[in-house]
Amino acid sequence: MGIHLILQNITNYIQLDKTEADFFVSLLQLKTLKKRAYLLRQGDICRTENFITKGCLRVYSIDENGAEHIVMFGIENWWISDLYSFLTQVPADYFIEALEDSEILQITKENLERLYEKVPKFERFFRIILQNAFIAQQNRIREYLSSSAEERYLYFIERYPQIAQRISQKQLAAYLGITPVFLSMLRRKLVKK
Amino acid sequence: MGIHLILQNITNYIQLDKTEADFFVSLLQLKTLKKRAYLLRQGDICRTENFITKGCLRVYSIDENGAEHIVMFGIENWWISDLYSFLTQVPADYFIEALEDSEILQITKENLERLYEKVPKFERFFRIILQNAFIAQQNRIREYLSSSAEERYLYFIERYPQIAQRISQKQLAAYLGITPVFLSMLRRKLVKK
DNA sequence: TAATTTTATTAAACTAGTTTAATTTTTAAA
DNA sequence: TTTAAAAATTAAACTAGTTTAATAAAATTA
Repeated sequence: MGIHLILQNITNYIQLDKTEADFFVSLLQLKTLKKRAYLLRQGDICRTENFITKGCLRVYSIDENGAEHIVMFGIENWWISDLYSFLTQVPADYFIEALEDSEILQITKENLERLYEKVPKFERFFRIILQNAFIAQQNRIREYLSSSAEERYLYFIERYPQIAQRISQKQLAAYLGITPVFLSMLRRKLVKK
Repeated sequence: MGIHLILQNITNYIQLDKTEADFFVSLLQLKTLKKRAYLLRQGDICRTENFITKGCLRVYSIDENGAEHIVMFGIENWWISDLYSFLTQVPADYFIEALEDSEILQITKENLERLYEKVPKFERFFRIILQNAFIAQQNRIREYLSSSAEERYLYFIERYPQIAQRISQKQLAAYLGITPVFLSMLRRKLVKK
């Protein structure tokens, strides 16, 4: 099930023959996470790149005042990690926590290097993953510079309806950069219209 | 002068022998820009990666209301481009404009591919450039989620004093995501203290 | 050097978003 | 199945940041 999903995800970008696909699959490890379990903690080194086959997770940091700020959510068919920590093997800035019981397929940095050597076109695949992460961030910065909280909320539920339905308003507020109280007010105002 | 600067920038990350350095330099083109000239416009395809040897530039977009939002500044010794447009050769989302008379060294996408073939370690160098751009963006998102305009202003002038001195307050406000009026008020308040 | 345009300052009225606190609803645990 | 804990709602007082407009200062251009 999960294997099928990850292969389909990859073949959106690169073509694999049976041998290549089998070799790739042999490098993967399945991990299950209970709700509230951590895949990564701030200060740990992010040793794997992770593909979600089931569940929902969040990537967040905690600031000096103890407030949580969510930089991304991930659901089925998404890749999730602290990309910078993974690429450079420095301690992570972020926590990654399961918001539901989840299942992920993991590939370690070492196995990824072996994969690049044997099947170089995977370099292309992971470069595309990095580029997509980059552009998603760039769009988010632009959104912050140009949109109100209401506009950002409406954009999020339009763009990611399947995530919006699964997460609590508290989590969504921490993603949007507003208080849960204000999000509740926004929603009431929008419903009234 | 400029050649020396770019080689020094690169050898911070990878070692080059004379032949490799010479080949790299042979692929570069010098471009001079008068103040207010554009290196790139929204909708153009970003065909070069650009290293600044003199001057100061800004990368910005214009939203539906006509407001300008600056995503980065660049000065001597920095690389500047619309990285996503360059990598994928799709139309750019951003304008890149000289804020002072400037000089840049350019390498086209085609020449970069030739360089990767002849001197593969440059792949490493440009991957690091992409990673650094990625983390800078990530930090900026976190800053937005967790800091007030005053904190962001103080952080900017501490982190980039050499840029803060060269740009107008109007430009800095468009970077911080506040109005020039409010930036002026902040500064007065801070001076009084 | 004067004239024009752009940038910065100040003030006052306004709006978006926060804080605190009390109450209700939902979820999780025993 | 009840109890406890966490999340969501509401209201009121507050604060950070915007808007508009007038004036001053600085930078460009003729």
